[in-house]
Amino acid sequence: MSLVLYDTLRRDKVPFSPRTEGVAAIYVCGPTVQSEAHVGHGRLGVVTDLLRRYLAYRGYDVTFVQNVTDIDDKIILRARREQVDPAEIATRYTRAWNRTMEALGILPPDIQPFATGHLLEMQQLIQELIDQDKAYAVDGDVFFRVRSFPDYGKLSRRQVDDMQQGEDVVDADRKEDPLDFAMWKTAKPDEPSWPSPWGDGRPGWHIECSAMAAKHLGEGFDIHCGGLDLVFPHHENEIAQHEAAHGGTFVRHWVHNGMVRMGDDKMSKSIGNVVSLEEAVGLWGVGPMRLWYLSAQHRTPLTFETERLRDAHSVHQRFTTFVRSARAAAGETEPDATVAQTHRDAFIAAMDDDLNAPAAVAALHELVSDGNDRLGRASSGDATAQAEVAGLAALLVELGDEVLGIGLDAALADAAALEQRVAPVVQSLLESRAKARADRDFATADAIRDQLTAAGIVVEDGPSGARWYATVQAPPALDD
RNA sequence: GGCGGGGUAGCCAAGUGGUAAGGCAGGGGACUGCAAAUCCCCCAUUCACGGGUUCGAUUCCCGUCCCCGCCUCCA
Repeated sequence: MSLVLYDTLRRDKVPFSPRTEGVAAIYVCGPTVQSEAHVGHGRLGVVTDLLRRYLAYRGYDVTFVQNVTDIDDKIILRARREQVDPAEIATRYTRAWNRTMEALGILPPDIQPFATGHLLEMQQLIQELIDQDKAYAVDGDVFFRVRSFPDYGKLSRRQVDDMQQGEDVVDADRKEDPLDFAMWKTAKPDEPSWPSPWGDGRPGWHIECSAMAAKHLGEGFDIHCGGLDLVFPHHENEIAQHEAAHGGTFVRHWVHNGMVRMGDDKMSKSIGNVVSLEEAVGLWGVGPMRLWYLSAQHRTPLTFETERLRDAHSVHQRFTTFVRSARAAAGETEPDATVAQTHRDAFIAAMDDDLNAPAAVAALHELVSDGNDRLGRASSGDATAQAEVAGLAALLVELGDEVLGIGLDAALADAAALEQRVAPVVQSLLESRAKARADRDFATADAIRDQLTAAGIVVEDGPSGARWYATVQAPPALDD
């Protein structure tokens, strides 16, 4: 059994076959740092993080590169509006991006290259294309000659001849062909620019990824990720630039994530229906947010709505509740992984199939059901059940945290810290409550319990007295 | 118009040529003083619609309808 990935270029699931056995080199198209990340960006983050974590879990030596586009029209525009330097905008939102991704539990890239740090590499690539007559300079602009690259359109399955739009072609007067796209743009007044053989200017968008990916990962690296909306023209152009210049294969596998929707529309800055990712994570918590992202296969659309986040919150609650109960019931018993093995197999089978996260989460649900079933016996001291329950809980945390990144252990640790702080108060309240219950004064007992519940403390009465704990996530805001 | 993805129970969502995972919500029961947590049971004879291939299709093919994405910046 091994990993199969859907490859956009081949339009099919194909076995993951890295350039070098056991090594995975991944490049992800990162943000244009012009504003804060929204929930749609988070999906890219979680999907690529999942891919990366899973490959690492399966023993691959992973190198993960995600670029930052720090020079672009929109950055310049924003800078102008705020009357600051474009670099300041770029720095501000790069920091914001990194902070938000960290909050979402996304592992930082091994390398985070910046476009403005790779001007030479880009210019070199452009020059090679000019030398090969596959690009041409006009008044300080340099365009890629699309019809010089016979494979153009292979990623997005477009026929060059079907593509003439005619209408809103930028720089139509200077292009040989409306399809040609800019790799270098001549400097305009009051815009950042860099010297080049074709005059001062700045790079086009597509060239940076071709140049930076090849620089940091080399020829024919393993996986290139990005949003489905980048397939054309961005990724198509990346391929054209690289392969026209060097021949060979730019990338072995193309993995694209589907869009996040708000109602029936794509969540997008240009539509203006974006939800701040940082706020969403703050409101729902990492675990529930990620479980929501993982509730649909990564290529299908996913709708952002309260109901779905609430579902994810319930799932997270169920997982942490099981781990807590299992640990309490098992005590120091050595875990037995035998029972857990079948669930691990199911999880891996699901993930091996193009990262089928919904099926993988389903496997964890079955693990939890299996564990809950043994909880009673474990609590009564059945050593076999205790060992099995401990094994199941350990596996749940291993897969949930290491691979899915849903922060089970961290959530429990947060709760434990809170519990420690409030323990004296809670204990004394529970003693009063126990007295009240002994006197069958249930009104008082229930009032105390309600008070604790309101404070986020769950009280559960059992045969051996009351057990209590802090809820692991802030309760989600209910807007109904 | 071109290219691509999709239409599965109240909702979300897997999946397979042989008669539908999982979750959420809901109903019933056990446990509880009542709860909570947990357990047991129930909850799509049916997979947009119409044809076709097949012993048999939700799964393959053709057509129709609807939704979404890309074709301009976009994760």
